[in-house]
Amino acid sequence: MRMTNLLLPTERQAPSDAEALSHILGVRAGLVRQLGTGLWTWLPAGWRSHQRAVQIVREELDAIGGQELLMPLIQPRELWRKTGRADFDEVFKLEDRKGSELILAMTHEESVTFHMSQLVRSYRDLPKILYHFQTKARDEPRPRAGVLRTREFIMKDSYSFDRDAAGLDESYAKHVVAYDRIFDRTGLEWYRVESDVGMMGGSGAHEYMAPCPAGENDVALAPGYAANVEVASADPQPVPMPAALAAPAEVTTPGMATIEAVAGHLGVHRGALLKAFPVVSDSGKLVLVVVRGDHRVNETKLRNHLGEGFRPASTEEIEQQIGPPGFIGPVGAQVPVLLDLAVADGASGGWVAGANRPDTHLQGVEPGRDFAFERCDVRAVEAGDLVGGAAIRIEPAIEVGNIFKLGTRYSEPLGATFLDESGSEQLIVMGSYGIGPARIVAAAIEQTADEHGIAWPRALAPWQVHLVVLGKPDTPEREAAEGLYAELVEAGIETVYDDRAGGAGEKFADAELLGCPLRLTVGRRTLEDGLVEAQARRGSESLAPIPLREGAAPAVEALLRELA
RNA sequence: CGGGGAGUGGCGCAGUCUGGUAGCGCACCCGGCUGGGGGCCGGGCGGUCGCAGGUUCAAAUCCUGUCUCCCCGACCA
Repeated sequence: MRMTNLLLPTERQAPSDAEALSHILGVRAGLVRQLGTGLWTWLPAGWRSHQRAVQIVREELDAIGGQELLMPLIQPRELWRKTGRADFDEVFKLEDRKGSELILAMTHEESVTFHMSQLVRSYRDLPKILYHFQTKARDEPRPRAGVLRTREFIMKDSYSFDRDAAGLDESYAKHVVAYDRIFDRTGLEWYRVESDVGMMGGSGAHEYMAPCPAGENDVALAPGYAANVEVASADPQPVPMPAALAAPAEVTTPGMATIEAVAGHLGVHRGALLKAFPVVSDSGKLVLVVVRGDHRVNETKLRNHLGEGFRPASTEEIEQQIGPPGFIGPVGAQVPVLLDLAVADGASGGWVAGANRPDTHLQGVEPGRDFAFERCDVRAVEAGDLVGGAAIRIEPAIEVGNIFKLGTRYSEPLGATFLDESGSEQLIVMGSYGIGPARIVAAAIEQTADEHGIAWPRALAPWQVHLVVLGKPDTPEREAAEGLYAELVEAGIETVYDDRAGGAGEKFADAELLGCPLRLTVGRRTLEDGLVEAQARRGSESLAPIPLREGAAPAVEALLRELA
């Protein structure tokens, strides 16, 4: 591709409102442009990278027997009523000229299940894996960070259809294989992490996470362990228990309504206290959640344990049903107590907890002896907690893919059934599996960029070679560059050719901003010796120059292989 | 939805407080020089100052309303 023909609007300055690196560089390198909040156009260079991600995904899904199809973006709203998702805030609703109610699909479980409910009759029709690349429309509450979270984006979603849970396990395992290969091939740093199955009842889920600063999720990582912090579990760091406060007694703590104040007053570690967090579940039950004073409640884990949503109790509810806010605790509380796993029984020294009376705490508190409780893991893990003896670290990451065992969540309301060998009707067991190519591209930018710009992994680069010519028209440099460009194109090497009239600095800066793996420079300096300079985008050392005389394409191909 | 910020040529910004002919850098166009890291000289094009209404002799500037965009949080199959 000649740059004189290419729409590649590079910018020296970052857009003033951009924050995330992928946003800044995506715009500066001329990959994407914004049309509105969460609405982005992919310009030619960016679209090439996007398509490269798409093609990798396609090849690996085909390899596990997936079949590509295409379902509509616009769908009848009635279909979504059957699954209870028609009224979701995220769903764009619209009407046609006749007033028929339609929606823009935010995903395609409904439509694919609808079809399969008609097309699958027998166990002989199963299993199947279907997938497509299609625009998803979501009325996001807050789009952000360029193409990272948008209101309209292309997603690869695949769906598996099996006769039973064992079949689903197999389809799921196939997707694990395909996804692992996909993300290996992209060249990203990635982790497959355990993830929340949510309230929709799924029996298993993983997310594929690409660590980078702009990530919206946090992952807990340790050797051999990776989990979304929403579900991560780890052994807590030990806390020094105050032996001096082992004897049960009341302590006066006037006005000390915070963990910090009480711990400071008593001269103990915050972790020696019990933090009481009263919540009211959606069904109206008041529960006192108790974690170590230096720990925080993990809302996802708590919600999953409760089996329903919840909200923090109001001040009134706390005062009326437990005690004065700031001084509440499990001892003597007239509500169920949910005690976090990290609070060990009979810890030497005993715990400090609110006494449910003003300006008063209790020391020497021992779970079981002093209060009844239900034990569960509800705390948020923290960096330094141990998994298998190793300390975890917590990193922000982009979710680039997920895999989810749906079960019969959709086949049941949509009546997707089949007849088994005995002629009895069974529900199809489903899985759903997503990948966001745009996020793969954004993650690659985030993970590889340096102070000069993007440094694509080869698999995602819009072009493999960035050919720069230095020299005015009608010079030997131009002539040599034209010849080389023609040869590279002929050899099938994807090349962007900077044939513009600009100066060297400008061209080199743009090449580094765009980030193609290999830069070739035709200039007077080496052309006199019949050579073309080669420079890898990553690393600063110049590569051996390439002789032009005998044809350069094989040498360029060899260089590219080395860069891989 | 709550909090904060911003809308002035393609991009980045000044001007707004204190009303008086809309500016700067980059980019772009023309001519020339230069020709290996965003170079130099000269000459140009380009803006209903987000939109609507109001105040005023006069509004980018003051008032009211409204739209859009960004950031943080809530939210995120």
